[in-house]
Amino acid sequence: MTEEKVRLEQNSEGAGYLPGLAMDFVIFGFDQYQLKILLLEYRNTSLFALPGGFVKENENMNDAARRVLRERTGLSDIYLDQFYTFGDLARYDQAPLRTIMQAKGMNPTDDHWLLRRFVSVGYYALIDFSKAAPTPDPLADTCIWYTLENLPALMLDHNTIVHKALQTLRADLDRKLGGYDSWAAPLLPKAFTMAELQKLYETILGQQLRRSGFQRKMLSLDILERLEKQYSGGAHKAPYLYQFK
Amino acid sequence: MTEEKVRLEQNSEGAGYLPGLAMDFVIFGFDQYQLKILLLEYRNTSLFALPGGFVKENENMNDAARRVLRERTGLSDIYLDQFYTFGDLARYDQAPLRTIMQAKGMNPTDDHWLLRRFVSVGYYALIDFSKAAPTPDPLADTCIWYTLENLPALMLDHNTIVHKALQTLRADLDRKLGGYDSWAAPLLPKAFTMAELQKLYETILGQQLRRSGFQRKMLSLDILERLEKQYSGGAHKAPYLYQFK
DNA sequence: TCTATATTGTCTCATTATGGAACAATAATA
DNA sequence: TATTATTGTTCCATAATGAGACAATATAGA
Repeated sequence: MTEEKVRLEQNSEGAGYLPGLAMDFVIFGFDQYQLKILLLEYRNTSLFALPGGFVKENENMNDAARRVLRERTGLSDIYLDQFYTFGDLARYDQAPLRTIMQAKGMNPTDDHWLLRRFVSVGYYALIDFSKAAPTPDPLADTCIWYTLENLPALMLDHNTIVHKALQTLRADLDRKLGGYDSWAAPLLPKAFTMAELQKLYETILGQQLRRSGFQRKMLSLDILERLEKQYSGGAHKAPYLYQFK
Repeated sequence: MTEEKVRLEQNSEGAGYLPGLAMDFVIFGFDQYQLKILLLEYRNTSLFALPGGFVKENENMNDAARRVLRERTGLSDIYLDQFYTFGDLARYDQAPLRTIMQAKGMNPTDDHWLLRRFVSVGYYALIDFSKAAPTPDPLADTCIWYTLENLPALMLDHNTIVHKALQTLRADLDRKLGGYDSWAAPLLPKAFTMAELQKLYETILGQQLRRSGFQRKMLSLDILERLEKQYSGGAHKAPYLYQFK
């Protein structure tokens, strides 16, 4: 048992954290033309969960979210959006977390703070798949990428949380087309082709887009800078590379 | 001091409620061609606040929201949307609530649960101005409508909450045009003219819309039913009345 | 009674956006 | 050197939108 785990078991009152309040993270990355998210896995339990965390007593909640995200991914300056807060009673199920803690050799009392009812604030993040260093938290064994279309059953209401995050991301995609420059930047290499950008949109939206229309719209938004150098590698005309302005 | 207030003072641990978690409500109504929201006023303190509430230990958070809304307005079956959760440390300011409690003749200890740090979940609601029966909570003296453009300074971060609620409502207006039938129903009389509907949109969006285009779009959405009878009262051609399908 | 007035419902036309396809250009491959 | 796949661009038909014109008409006032 690591020192951190000992600290967790002994800190049965959750001292230092706001009680009853958790955060859950849907951390999106883009790799091999697929959307992936980070999941925690608990060995010997066949349980999976979203990365999560708690808010310290002297900490802004949104700062706490950035802190936890840094702990799980090693990354700062991340696109992060708070999308919904989950407060159903059905969330209150001691069984899975008790299983996890027991698999770790811990033996929590019934009123251990981790086993109490939590309301959880959902955040979604867009991060650079290649730069992330996924790191499990003290209770988890691994923190690894899972393809979105192929998720395992998750603890509690975490599948619902993922669903709502994706819904929000899709809606934001439309609205942020106009305003934001570069929400997509962390999901793509620094220089990318129009086809790659289109594939990203198609993957997030879950539907095909028309090539000529996509190119026309993207160029008209005036958020892309066309680079001199060109990609090469395919048996066809070389596409331009772009980066966000 | 009412019985309820006594209960509040004695319940210095907030027994029965989830600790540290509050809800704040931006309750919109439409009257005299103006958007209005409900505010609580605390006599002898010149303090104003959004209606708020807490979640019971055995209650879904969204159910709690509907309960509180019913307590403040007398209404059920209300359009209600959870839009953001506010968790900054700057929210944690004992001064205003202490002032309020003292003005009520209460003398809370420093660690009274109402004086602790709260994270607050923001909801906005759209309700029928004419049917609402605004009712203050046990600590407030009045609960009354204020025109949105003319709000007083509010407690803590409540002005920010109002701002964000309006932002969300405006964004939802566009997206829900397509999907929803009748989010606007509670803000209008059962039968209304196209001009009234347009004025509602203009008031929420804070900008003028073109008359012919508005009519064209609304009719094309196929959400309105044109009634036989016509409005009369103005020195001009009588407009049709509509209701939501 | 008759005219003036304000507002309505609809139509028109120019402009802009979108869907869907065609076309020449071209880097690697065979 | 010809082939192939994919690119950047153009084209045109269709749809959506902006801005205004116009007749219709319920009341007010002459």
